[in-house]
Amino acid sequence: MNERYEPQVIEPRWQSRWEEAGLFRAGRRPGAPRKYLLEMLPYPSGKMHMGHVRNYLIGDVLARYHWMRGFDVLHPMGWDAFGLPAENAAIKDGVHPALRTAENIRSFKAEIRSLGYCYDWTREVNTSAPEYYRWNQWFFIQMLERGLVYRRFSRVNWCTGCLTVIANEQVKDGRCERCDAPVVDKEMPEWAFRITRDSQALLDNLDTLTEWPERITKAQREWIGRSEGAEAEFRIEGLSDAVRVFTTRVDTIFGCTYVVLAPEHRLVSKLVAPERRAEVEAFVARMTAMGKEQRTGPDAPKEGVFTGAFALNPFNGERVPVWLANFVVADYGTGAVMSVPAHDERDFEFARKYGLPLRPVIKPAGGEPLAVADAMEAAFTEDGVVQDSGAFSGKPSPGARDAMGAWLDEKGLGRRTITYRQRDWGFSRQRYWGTPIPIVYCERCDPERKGLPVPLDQLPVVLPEIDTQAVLTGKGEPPLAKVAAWVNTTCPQCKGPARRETETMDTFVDSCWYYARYLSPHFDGAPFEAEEAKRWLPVDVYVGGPEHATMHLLYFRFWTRVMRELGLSPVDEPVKRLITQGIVNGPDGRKMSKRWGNVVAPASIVAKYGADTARTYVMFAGPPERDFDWSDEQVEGAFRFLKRVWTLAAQHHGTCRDARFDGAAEGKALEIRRAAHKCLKRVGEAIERLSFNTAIAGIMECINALYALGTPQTDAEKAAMGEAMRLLCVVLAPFAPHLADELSEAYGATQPVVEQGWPAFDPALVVDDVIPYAVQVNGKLRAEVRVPVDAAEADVRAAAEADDKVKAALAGKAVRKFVFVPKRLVNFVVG
RNA sequence: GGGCGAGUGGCGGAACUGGUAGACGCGCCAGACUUAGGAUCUGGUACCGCACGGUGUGAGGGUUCGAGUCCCUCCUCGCCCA
Repeated sequence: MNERYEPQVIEPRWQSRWEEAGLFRAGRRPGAPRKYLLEMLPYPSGKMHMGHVRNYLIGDVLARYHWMRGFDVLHPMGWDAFGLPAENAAIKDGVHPALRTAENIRSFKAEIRSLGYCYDWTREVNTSAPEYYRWNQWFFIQMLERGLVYRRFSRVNWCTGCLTVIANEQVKDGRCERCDAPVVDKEMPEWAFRITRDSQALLDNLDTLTEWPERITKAQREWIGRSEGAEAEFRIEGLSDAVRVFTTRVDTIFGCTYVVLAPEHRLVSKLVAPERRAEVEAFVARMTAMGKEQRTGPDAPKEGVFTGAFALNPFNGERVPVWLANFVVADYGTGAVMSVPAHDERDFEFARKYGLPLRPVIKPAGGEPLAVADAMEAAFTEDGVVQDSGAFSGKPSPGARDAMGAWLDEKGLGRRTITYRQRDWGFSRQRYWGTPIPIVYCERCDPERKGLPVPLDQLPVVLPEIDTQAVLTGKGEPPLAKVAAWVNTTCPQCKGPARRETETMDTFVDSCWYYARYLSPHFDGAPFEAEEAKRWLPVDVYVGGPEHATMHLLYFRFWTRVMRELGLSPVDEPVKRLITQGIVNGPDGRKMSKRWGNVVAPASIVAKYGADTARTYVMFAGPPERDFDWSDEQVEGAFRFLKRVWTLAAQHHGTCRDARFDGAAEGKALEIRRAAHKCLKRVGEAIERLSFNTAIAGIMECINALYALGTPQTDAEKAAMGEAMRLLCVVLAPFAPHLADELSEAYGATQPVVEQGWPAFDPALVVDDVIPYAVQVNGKLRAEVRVPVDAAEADVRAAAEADDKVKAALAGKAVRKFVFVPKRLVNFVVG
């Protein structure tokens, strides 16, 4: 055996050997229990960063471990290949996104390989391939037929310079990031998924996701934002129309002193008083010109304007003024609110600013009555007892809400409602590098421009070849609109001339169901085969960043429900257990970024120390969900550890490789066996708990113990050492798989470690026969006594009392109580 | 502003259901082997103290024979949402 540890030599060799043997191909153990381990698929940027390394490592360690445990494991990888970065790069330098993406995938994949991940590459998926995105189109049409896709008008950020829609994050202070022209709100038609149909189900099902981090389920709960409230009709004085307001606090309605509408509310132009019209129109124009971030953001001052109109409170007929304000938005609730400044902070602020009156109608339960309106310094927003509210006075808030809601129902002036903060998912994008939406517009068959679905047998609608520089300019209409030969098509109904939809789908569509495509990546009869879904779903463990808490992970859950409705999948939740990994920061504690010059490239670590060191360090650095700062010294430490393993194996190779001994181990041989079996137990348990850092610590302890035990002399010692080395290969395999296989082979294995299985530890070897007991007097540590494992309480007590220090501490005092914790400690309580 | 998470040696972190706080690693100190080492091995390393001993898990209080762990009040930092 080579004296030196040379990862650069052994790693590539094992990578090809694993691949040639097809060791990690899912489905090759048909009768075995299955495990589906998945990591969020990456956008293939050119180079991997440490976040990727860590993400995939968590899944990889689990995959290798489960292969060793005898499972049939599915551990796939693919590419979230559509999306903005490649298209933006193309706008800059004219390289076609498909070309750039293909290049990126090649180099990214090579890097993944060099880290020794055990993926089943026969199932690789690329979302930008027509064979994949045709199923996005297929789903779209299925969902269209079921009313889960629709077209709506919605406000978007419109750049007045580029004449195109831009994303929220491209808006900087109301201006376009790219051309610095002002960004305005614009009403545009867009396609949306009716995810809100399932808001309640998505909420209810969170209770079943017991193996998800609570912070994620909580974030989803808040994102869905269910609130129970009521709608009440305020008639407009002098008109036949009524404004419907939404409120969660109908119990405060007698305190309503004005009503506020969103500037876009449909009744605005109808109800505005002639003498106020000019001012109101100016206000509305100013609000619509502002981006929504800017208008409703946290720093936006409350602004409003009086319309000159009055509304009538349905409960008491009181006449209250109607205002418009920036903070009321048209697409939440009813786009109109009743204002109760005495009991709502925002209303309070607004009322003080514009000199509107306050009227307290809630008394703190059991507390002091509220100060008179003019003296209030802040709104009282909690529940209490309703007062000055006609027949409802004296009721506590919750009861009042029920009674008032019922009253509205009965009189036909409103109703109790449940609203959700969650909106439908607008998914059309004015982009080229995405899935074409399979719709055509025919003036003859579809005069209302609702859109006609492309027949299923004409799918996929493939992205056209383009002259990159002419089409991807970042300006003007959607890129696909510029490709006349593609846009102009024939109507599926009348065969006359028609035009294609030129928008493409949000890339979140791609990541909604890729996990199921891995089951049948080459199947062309459906997105995937139902039989395979029965075998493999749900995903057992899904690993990814917590930043996807509310978008991807909600869309993904919604889509899973739809797939079940379509009869494709048996599950209504995609993932049993979710792990959200922490961030790898730079050595300076700041986020790794070019700007700070603190980026550590995985490739450089692999080149210098090898993949096994990179893997061991990243897993040793801390628990998976926690952030950590990169440390070059700790990397050295991991490398030193692997070298120690190598050196130990090399030292004993000649003497212990073939040593066999049948008798019972004792003395040093027993110590060697104990160290190895304890390690085996500890590492297995730690991996099950996802405590990878302590698993590695356990292996380090074992190595230290074996060094300390010195050179084996007797046959028994040599045999024990040989066994220990073979067990070390087992526990090392998930973390440092190349090293593990190399050493395992050197110690006589004829097959790779994954095929050897994970042996059971010997229970007799993991318990010591003498145990140290801590001896406390009144809870303070006074001594430690060593007694046999099976010693009874009385024996331990006797041993403790025999200790000099304990004697001194007990001298002259009466023992009132004696606490005995088996195998741990005893405590004398003295008076 | 709201929500969530976290505060343990010089540093990263251990401590499973309340039971010897600081495993393991880094760094540092000392020694060994060496022409030499920033290689390797061995030992030490929470704090105060020569020692006996005492003090210690962000601060303060509580429950308990016993609290890093459970309860209450407060402080600081991080992330997410607004």
